[in-house]
Amino acid sequence: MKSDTWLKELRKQGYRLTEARRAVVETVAQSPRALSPTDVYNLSKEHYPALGLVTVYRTLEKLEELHLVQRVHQEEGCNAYLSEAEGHQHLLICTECKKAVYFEGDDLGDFFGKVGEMHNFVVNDHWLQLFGICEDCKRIYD
Amino acid sequence: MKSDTWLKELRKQGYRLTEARRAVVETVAQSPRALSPTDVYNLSKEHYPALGLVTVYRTLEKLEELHLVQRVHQEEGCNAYLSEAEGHQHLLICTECKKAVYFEGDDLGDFFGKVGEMHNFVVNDHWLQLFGICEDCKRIYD
DNA sequence: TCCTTATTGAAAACAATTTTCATTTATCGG
DNA sequence: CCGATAAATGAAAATTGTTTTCAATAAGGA
Ligand SMILES: [Mn+2]
Ligand SMILES: [Mn+2]
Ligand SMILES: [Zn+2]
Ligand SMILES: [Zn+2]
Repeated sequence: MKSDTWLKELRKQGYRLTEARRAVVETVAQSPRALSPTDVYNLSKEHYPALGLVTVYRTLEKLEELHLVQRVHQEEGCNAYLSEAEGHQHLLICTECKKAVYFEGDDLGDFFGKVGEMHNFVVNDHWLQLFGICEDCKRIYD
Repeated sequence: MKSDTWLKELRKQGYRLTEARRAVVETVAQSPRALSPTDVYNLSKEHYPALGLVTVYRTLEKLEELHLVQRVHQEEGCNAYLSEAEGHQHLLICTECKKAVYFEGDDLGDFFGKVGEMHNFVVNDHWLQLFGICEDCKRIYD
């Protein structure tokens, strides 16, 4: 289970395992879409009603530092967190249900380097996201 | 001058031309980098000290509606506005001085379509930004 | 020049996030 | 198993960024 790996990693970093953290980790680790702090709060409260929103912020911050989650930027907002993929990947997001899927695409590196050269830049990072409609939503909204 | 074009466009939409608007438009139109509302406020005040921050927000909102500026997302924040390019373009941003340059790259559309297919998504938009170091900053920081 | 009404800036309201702090509790050493 | 200790918690306050409200101002058509 992904949440167990995350908890183990938190422990390895010297952090303590609390009920609050377990609840937050559980929620984020198994979510198919990026969640805002408030989303995480509301969902996690079902497992641990005493949870405070502050703790959600603090836990997300740590998970991000450990590269277990990443922030996702969308039109609707830029403070949603998603389980991070292994290695360098890019996102494909359904604009209806917000489901997020990772894909690789590193054939692009060369092209990006050339674009940089043309403008006398040294390119050392890139940011790529695709938006569309997923299979399930296609079925529903057609 | 780009700011004159923008003012003309505002006028065409029935908006009035005020000193406050002129100052904001001037600032944003000639900036080589994306500016936050506060940036715009501080820079514009030099030309029009009576300016209020509210007016900056309101003017940026209108410029965005008219597609004269676009919001730019970066690690440091997602509320910076930049003069928009003609047609569909992508951004190359210097992480040192924040200078932004547009480039075309629509050879990518096919690839993005294929990625979508592989995941049973219909892809209808994408978001691509490159980050690097521009010529000037390279010179300074090396 | 006058009239109408869009636009303005100050102040208040609101929302999201961070800080502060007294209390609780996870972990460690015995 | 205890405690002891320091990390972690949640409530409340503070801070920050943005929007709304509103009375005063001024742009632009007549
Ligand atoms: Mn890549
Ligand atoms: Mn494109
Ligand atoms: Zn963003
Ligand atoms: Zn969907």
